Amino acid sequence: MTDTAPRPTLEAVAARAGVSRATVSRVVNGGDGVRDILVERVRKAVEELGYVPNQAARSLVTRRHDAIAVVVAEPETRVFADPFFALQLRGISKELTAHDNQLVLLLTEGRDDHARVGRYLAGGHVDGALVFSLHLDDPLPELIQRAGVPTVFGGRPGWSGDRRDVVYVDSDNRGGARDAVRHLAGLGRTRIAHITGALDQTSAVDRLDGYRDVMADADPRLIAEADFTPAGGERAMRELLGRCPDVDAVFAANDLTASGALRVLREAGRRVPDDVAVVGFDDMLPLAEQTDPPLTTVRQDIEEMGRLMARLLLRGLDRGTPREGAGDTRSGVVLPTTLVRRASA
Amino acid sequence: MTDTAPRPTLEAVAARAGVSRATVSRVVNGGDGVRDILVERVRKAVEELGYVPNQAARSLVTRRHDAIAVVVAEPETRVFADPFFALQLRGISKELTAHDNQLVLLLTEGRDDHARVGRYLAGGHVDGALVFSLHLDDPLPELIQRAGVPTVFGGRPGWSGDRRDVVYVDSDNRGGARDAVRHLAGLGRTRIAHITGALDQTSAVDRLDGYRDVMADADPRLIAEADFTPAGGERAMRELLGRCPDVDAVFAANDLTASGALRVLREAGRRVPDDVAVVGFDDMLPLAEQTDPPLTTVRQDIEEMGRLMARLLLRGLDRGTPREGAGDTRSGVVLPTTLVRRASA
DNA sequence: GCAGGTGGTGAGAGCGCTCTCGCGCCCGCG
DNA sequence: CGCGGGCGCGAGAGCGCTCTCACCACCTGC
Repeated sequence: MTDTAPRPTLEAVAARAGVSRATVSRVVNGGDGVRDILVERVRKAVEELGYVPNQAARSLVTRRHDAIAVVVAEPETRVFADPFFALQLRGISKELTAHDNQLVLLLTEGRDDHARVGRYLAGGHVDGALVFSLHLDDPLPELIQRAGVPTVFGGRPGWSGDRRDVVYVDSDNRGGARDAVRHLAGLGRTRIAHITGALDQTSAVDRLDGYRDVMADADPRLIAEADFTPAGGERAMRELLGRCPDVDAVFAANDLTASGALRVLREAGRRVPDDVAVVGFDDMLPLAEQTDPPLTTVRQDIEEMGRLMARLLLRGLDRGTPREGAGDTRSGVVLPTTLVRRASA
Repeated sequence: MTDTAPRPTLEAVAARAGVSRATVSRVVNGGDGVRDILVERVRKAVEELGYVPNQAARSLVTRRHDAIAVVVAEPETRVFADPFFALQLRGISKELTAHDNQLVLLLTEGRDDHARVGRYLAGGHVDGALVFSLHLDDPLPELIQRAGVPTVFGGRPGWSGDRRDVVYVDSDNRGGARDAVRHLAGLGRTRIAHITGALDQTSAVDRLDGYRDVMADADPRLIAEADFTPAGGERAMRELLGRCPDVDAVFAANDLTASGALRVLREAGRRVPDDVAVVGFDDMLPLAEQTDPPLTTVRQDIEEMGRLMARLLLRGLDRGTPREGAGDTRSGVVLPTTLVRRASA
């Protein structure tokens, strides 16, 4: 672990190029209004000295940081057990990188961390925040909103209904759910059950709503509540089999849940899809491809969600490519989903 | 997206508390050498004004940033397809948070990004870096080392043999592999095969070495090369069955590979574990629990690896709890693994 | 009772950058 | 040939903080 050598300053570059600090600064920041001869000379000096601007000094005066916080509130390990989070992060990273912004990651667990995150964001260390608010009762979004930091949410926050200034990006959970259920209906299934996700999350609520859109007059006993986990899926599937032995299809709120349901179905001697067809949600790989049978599911473009979140935020900050998809700063952007047919339905 | 209000400065707090800037600064940074009466007065003023120090201004003079870069070089999506990365990140995040450091995430893909990362690190925006170098020929580690930023590597870098100043944290891949193979041997298996990982990664090489430690005089045809993917596992397993039909056990380089192997074995009508016992590596959940049969595998404490990396780096920077596990700044730290017995072996 | 600490405080000089301003130069026009 | 107006550049004032240093009590010891 070596110490970093003393880095050359603007002053040094200026001296070497035989110009003033101001001119070097202009060149470094685009070089408008400087004669080509000088631009060239300064560039050369920068090169030779290996000059890199001191971001701290720059931020001090510009009050920008070219840094965005990504806040992932996840008391449970769920987010970590699937690639969802990582993919979104990657989309975000790509977009931020393309616009020369840094990504400051804040992972929170438990209430204690909320204050810390609030303080950090209020502290003006970053220009904006991307926040994943997964739970309806999560105080974090409110807290962040209050910190006065420009924010884009990943997933519809629970309270967005009453606030038109909330910007978020979400998948079309409801539409995707409708597609899944319609697909099952199209297969001739009539006793289509739904295993819900954790209903304190908007995604679970929206998927349930989608199910209801299609199955308006369905037997309410065909709905079993679970929590997005395989174990929850198993439990719910057992319930379902006990309650409605004639069930011939299941739409599970996500692939993990579906995998649990599949296992119970197999144990119960029900053939999939012959006896019971199963559809999941997420298209979580490799899981969805490797269940037995491979899972028909609803795919969402997670990486694109991340990218879009970043783009929206940057645009709100007057960064990013101007007018690209002009005026698209609607408060909520919903990305389409697609049904991926495999063997389970 | 509201604009942030003008924040109070040290000066403002000083005025309100009736002291000098210097005194406020002292209080904000611990309050040593200031009378309790004044400390109290300053604290009150800070509270009332909602003062938060301007990190940019502070960094400008202290030359510290209390920020650590986490560099994840991953051209392939592999890292994103499993929770490995996320868990490690979480461990890192916990440790950094505990010491009030920020986590700047740099994801790279492809050669172009290397220069960008190098520039960023050399730019002195962060105090140190945690780098995941997964490939033997990755130029990134060298590049980073040259940038003169204190660095801890995740996973043994390929070239660490010749450089004693390289600090890294790794799992005991070799020892874990030995345990796995010994376990299979203990089951009375004699034709134990190994499906390797991508051999341009040290973890794959080390696991292969562990296999060889136990199976010194094994039939070389029992070794099939794969790449950590399920598809690779399938391919290798087919090869193996063709080459050595009498194979009675398989140690796969990771769980993904093992899952592919399991599928091929099932198709081939071999019962697991009766005909062929299978052991994986990683204990990747939920996959490992949900294969058919559930996978016996080698677990590594991934979160702890992350935490340890952060701790080592912070300690190297003279931060972190002093003397905690004194003098433990060895160049390489290897974490133990444990065999998790499930049904497949 | 005075030299020599000692512990608490404030004044002030930067850290490296941006940005406003004004000055000089050269152009075009009258 | 003189004068107004750009345009290109440099001087200098900060941004908000830390940290050294000098200063001013007050306290100890001879």
